[in-house]
Amino acid sequence: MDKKVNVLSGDCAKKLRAIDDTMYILSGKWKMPIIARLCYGSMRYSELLKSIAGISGKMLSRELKELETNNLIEKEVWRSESMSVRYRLSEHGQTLKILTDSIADWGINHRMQIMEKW
Amino acid sequence: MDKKVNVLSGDCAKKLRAIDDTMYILSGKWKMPIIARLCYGSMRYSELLKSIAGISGKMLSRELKELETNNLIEKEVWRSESMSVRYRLSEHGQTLKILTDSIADWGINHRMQIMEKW
DNA sequence: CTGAATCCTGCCAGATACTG
DNA sequence: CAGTATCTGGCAGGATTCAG
Repeated sequence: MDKKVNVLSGDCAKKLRAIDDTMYILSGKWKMPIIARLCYGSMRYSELLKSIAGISGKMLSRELKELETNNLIEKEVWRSESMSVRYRLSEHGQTLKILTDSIADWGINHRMQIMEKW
Repeated sequence: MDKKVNVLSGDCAKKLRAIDDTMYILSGKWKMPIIARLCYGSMRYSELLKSIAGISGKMLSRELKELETNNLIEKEVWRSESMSVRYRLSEHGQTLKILTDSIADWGINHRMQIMEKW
């Protein structure tokens, strides 16, 4: 009667899909570094460019655009004599703070584990 | 006296580094899908291969090797008439369960947010 | 300053064949 | 079954230039 339970059925499949969803949104080399910084407040394009070591202008604008498309960040344009654009987490994007905290916590814990070995 | 506080100094830098650490370990297209499955128990190479849509044998073994190098998973080899290898989360790798839960939760929540728009 | 467009390159990863 | 080796095309992403 009871068919052997597949370890990957039921709730599990839902979780796997959810993880795929998240990773799809956050995939790419620079999404997390960008988001992590915006967790602390809005930043200008040039500030992000300076802050994120190694990123190119092309990649920064590409990734920002994707994040904006997914409603995770918002941009605000100021036109004075020289243009200024600020990026910030959207209301929905604020939910990423919890996630980045989890990720950061794991990183800190992992680093401690590594240290103990030496 | 009080220098203007840089939004990206202090604890913040620590968090940014921690996120970089985590993402470095978990970077790559297939790390999370693999880990997510191993959260539910050990699996054979061929089971993972079937379970993860789109992954090639080369990538699977490569990513498994990296995860093993980072002490997140362990492999167990059985030699009967035909070889069998099972992969499981290591003790330290178990800490990834919490992280994957956070990631899955965010994915579920995000999907709901998207739905509401329509 | 904030990008978009173009060109160019390395390496990522798929396909295939082979091994223990 | 559980991988490795080799070969190859495509594309991610860097550098540079142009535009608003």
